[in-house]
Amino acid sequence: MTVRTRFAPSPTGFLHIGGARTALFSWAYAKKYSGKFILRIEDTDVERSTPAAVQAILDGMAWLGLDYDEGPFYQMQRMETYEKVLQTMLDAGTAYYCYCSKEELETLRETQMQQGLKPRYDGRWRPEVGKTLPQAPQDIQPVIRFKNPQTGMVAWDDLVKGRIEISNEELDDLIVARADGTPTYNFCVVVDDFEMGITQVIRGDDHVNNTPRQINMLIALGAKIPQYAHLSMILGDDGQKLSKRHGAVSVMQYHEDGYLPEAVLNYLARLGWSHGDAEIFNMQQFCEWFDLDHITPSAAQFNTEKLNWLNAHYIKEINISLLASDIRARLQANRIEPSGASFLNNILTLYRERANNLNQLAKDIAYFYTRPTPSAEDIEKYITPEIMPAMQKLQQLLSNIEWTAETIHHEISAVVAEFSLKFPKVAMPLRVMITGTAQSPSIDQVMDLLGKEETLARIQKYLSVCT
RNA sequence: GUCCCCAUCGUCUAGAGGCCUAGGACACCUCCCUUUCACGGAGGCGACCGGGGUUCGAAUCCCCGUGGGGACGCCA
Repeated sequence: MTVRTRFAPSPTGFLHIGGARTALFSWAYAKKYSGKFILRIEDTDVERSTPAAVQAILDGMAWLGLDYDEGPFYQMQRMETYEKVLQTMLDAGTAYYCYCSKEELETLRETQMQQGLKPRYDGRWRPEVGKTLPQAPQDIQPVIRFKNPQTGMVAWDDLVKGRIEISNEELDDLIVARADGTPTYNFCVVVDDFEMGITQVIRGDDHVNNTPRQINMLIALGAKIPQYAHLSMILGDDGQKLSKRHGAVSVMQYHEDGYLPEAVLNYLARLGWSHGDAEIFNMQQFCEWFDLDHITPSAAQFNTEKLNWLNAHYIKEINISLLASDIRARLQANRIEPSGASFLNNILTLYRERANNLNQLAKDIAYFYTRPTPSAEDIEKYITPEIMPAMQKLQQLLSNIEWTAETIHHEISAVVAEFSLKFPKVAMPLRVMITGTAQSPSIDQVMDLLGKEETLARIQKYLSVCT
């Protein structure tokens, strides 16, 4: 049987890191077994679902490169199917109308909670042989409830958590259709997973409690039960649960924050899953290695430091022209127009070794395109009056050479020797004058790249001021 | 409250009874490299939640605690 997995987000917000990992694992599982990965948008909550959120999810998946074989299917466009199944269940007696009002249910819940009981529907409208149902009130639009078995046990072998058994006594008759006739989540999931032939349901473990209900409905429909794999949640950097007001950010935020999708993907893959000691691997390797046996059942805390490390790795590894086009966009966002493709490539070749963030990288190389303003502290610390004679001499020597990193280095060394200085004594002021900061790659290489004219002009600026 | 899940270095994890005086990675510390900052290289610090069993032998299996999390919607 071919593997069919799905990712089924509800479009009530952006694609966050937890959802992205769920999607990644489902995607990888399908890829590993040459199966199909299906995208299904669960938009039955009309109140909270928005087209913008749908787009955000699509964008997030596209950025990560998580492509789907079928879909996106929208549940709101499948109403006819749900209604048909609902009618079948009503006819078969596995579902029934319930005329309880919301208020009635609310008081029921409250009393049960007060008595220390698990709040659940008491089955007052549940038809039973030999039981007389109350008179249906005229003013209430009924909901439809699923007639859950009252005895026995539901069990499944969770691919992540192992065997889970839940007594049917813990379950109640859940609402499958609202008073307005629209079907609810648990019901739609069941119908869709069944009809779409999903073989492995890989989802967040906040759904383990829904699983027994869904299995019971699947049984009632005579469907084959898929395998379930419940992924534990991802906690924030501080160990706290991710929520809208705390830490939960869109995966696209990582793009904005200067991360490569390769890094995010590799990081996410390694969060809750492992392959021995493997830390760095691409998606092709991941798909080959991926399995459900090596997923940790416990929650994982997000660690930005490690993401940064992976980001640094991929900034070094990625194809230079891909890197250049990304950095070009970031420079332009800062109103810097990078001239000359090969110039940018050369700069990046020099700088990518030391970067772990694309925004920082773009910022660090900005001085190649626009003259920098060093901080007052750096000027005071490095561009001292005592060093000026040496700088004067260097400027003079540099203006007469053929411009290469080697020749530049040679002249700096000459000045260092002539004035009996240490190399950094000359290199540091140069660095500040040229790059605007006290940190950069080898200054001779920087000068070489910047070009003779511009370099000499930047040095001259300080010589003029001080003389 | 009831039910369910989880528990190895600060963090992500390896570990499916002996290979474990518990391995790797991030972070941290030291040293090396060095033209500053990084990168890189070499070391170091650092964990099996507690208590009972089972067993010749337990991080691994069982039970009980404890701690954390989740679910109990006409949300998904």
